[in-house]
Amino acid sequence: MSKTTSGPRVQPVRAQIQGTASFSKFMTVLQAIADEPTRLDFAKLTKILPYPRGTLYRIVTALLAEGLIAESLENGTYQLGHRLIQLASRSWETSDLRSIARDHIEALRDATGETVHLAVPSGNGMVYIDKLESPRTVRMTSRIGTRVELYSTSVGKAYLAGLPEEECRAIIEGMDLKPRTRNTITDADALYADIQKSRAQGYSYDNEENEADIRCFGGTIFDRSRRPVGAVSLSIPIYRYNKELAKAYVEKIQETVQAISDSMATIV
Amino acid sequence: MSKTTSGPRVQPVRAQIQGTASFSKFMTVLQAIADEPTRLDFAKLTKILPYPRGTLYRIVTALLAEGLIAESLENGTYQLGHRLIQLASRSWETSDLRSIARDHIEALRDATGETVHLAVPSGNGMVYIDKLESPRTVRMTSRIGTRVELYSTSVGKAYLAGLPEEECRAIIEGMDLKPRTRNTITDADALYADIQKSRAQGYSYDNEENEADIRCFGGTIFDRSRRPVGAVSLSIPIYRYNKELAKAYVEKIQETVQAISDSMATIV
DNA sequence: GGCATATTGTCCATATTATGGTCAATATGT
DNA sequence: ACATATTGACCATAATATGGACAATATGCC
Repeated sequence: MSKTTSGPRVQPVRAQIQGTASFSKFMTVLQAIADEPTRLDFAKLTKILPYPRGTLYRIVTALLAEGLIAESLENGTYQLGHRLIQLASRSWETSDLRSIARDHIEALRDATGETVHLAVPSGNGMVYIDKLESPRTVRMTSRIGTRVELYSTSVGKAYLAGLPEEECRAIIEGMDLKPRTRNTITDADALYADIQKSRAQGYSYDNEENEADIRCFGGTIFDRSRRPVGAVSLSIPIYRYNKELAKAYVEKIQETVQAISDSMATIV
Repeated sequence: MSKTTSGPRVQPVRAQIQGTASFSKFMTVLQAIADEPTRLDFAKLTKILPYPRGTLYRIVTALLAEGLIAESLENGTYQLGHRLIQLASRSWETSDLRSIARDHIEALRDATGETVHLAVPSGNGMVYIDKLESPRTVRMTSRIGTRVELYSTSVGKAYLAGLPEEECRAIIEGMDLKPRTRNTITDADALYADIQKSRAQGYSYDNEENEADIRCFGGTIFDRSRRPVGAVSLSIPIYRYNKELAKAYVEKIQETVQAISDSMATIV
């Protein structure tokens, strides 16, 4: 509701837990600065965020003081601060799932020679928390920390397929299915059918739905109680793709996610 | 004032800007979780933080909801969340200093064959924002995002040497000089003398003061107005160290930081 | 297994905090 | 140099966070 005039994608402030409304605002501002590819100055922030000047000014000042954002060299614009890098790098190193999965996805990369991603759900998307490049060094427009859509990626669809059916259905209903390529599934029913198929098959498939010229297979990682907690994907450039290879790769992914899920269950 | 009984190092909440007190508390809790090497459960958090249960519970719940922290596999304990990785991923690529410095420190690494760090001031220390390993793959206990002390590292001392004398002196007065190795300078006057020498020489030197068996040289990066904004260091294992080499390395560092400072001045 | 004790999660009146309109100072554009 | 836009500061008021108290649940002990 009530978006400002020219403002693009500003996520609505969610304030379920009472007593945290103010904090949500701070995070919304931080996220807005993180999301914007071009540097923002204060004027632009007032345009894309629904807060009055005084409020926003105070929030920005606090974020600066905490080191979460910093002033750029181009004066008057803001970028993320080093405090955030410090926190993120520690998060990266101490992540349970990532450390458990490391050996397994490395084996998968070595066995296939293709790029492997490890992703976890975050907000309304998936975030890559690890990536191993194909030794054949085909560039992909991903990096660790990238947030991708649930509906257009194999990791997203693998995660959805791992959820209880009603929960999955509910999430799909709430989605805004923006086409990312000409193959992106933009119809909710078609997507739901695709997820059902993924669940039945035991893997998900992205046929150039997120990025042109790249096909992916995905597998779901479950915790001990069979809640999906992440996903692994294998990305194959179409020119290297063929049916027999695909079949072998799918099996390897399934082994990989099974092994990761098992490790998680036994560790606790 | 009023710390809880057994609580160790909890940074005092600074609330200079009015209207941000609550946010400071949230950040203090997040930092406490980040700082503790062993996973914390709720009970331990109540012990090391000066907030009452209800308050802390609400803060932790909000941090969980925002994805800044997550529950570990060991039940009931918390770790940093993946949202942090997602937030920082863009900053990583857009950091001005890092992108400007990249080529220069790469050249330094290639010329010397030793490990190079790029650091910026953050809080009361320096944070590594880039690192290039020696091709000889000598392990070092550093990583990007690590925060190191001003007084025991070459990057820290290089930064201090770049500050105006009074400012430098004031910072040193406020320091708690904890020994990190047997060589760490723990006397404020001795440290000040060392910084003076560094300033005169045009480089800083860490003689196993931060880490045993590692010697470092550091150089200061200045912005256009000659404020120090960062530092570059070269780390040399003692068994590879010798006087002639050192002399050549120092010159190369000085060239490197000069080149980076020049680039920054021309770009803005 | 059952009682006692510790811990976790929830609620709500109150005190504290954030809010956002206003205004002065400064920067920007013409 | 003047007009206009933007920034930074203030403060009465409204909204929020606080933290004690209590219920529900888990844990330890005999």
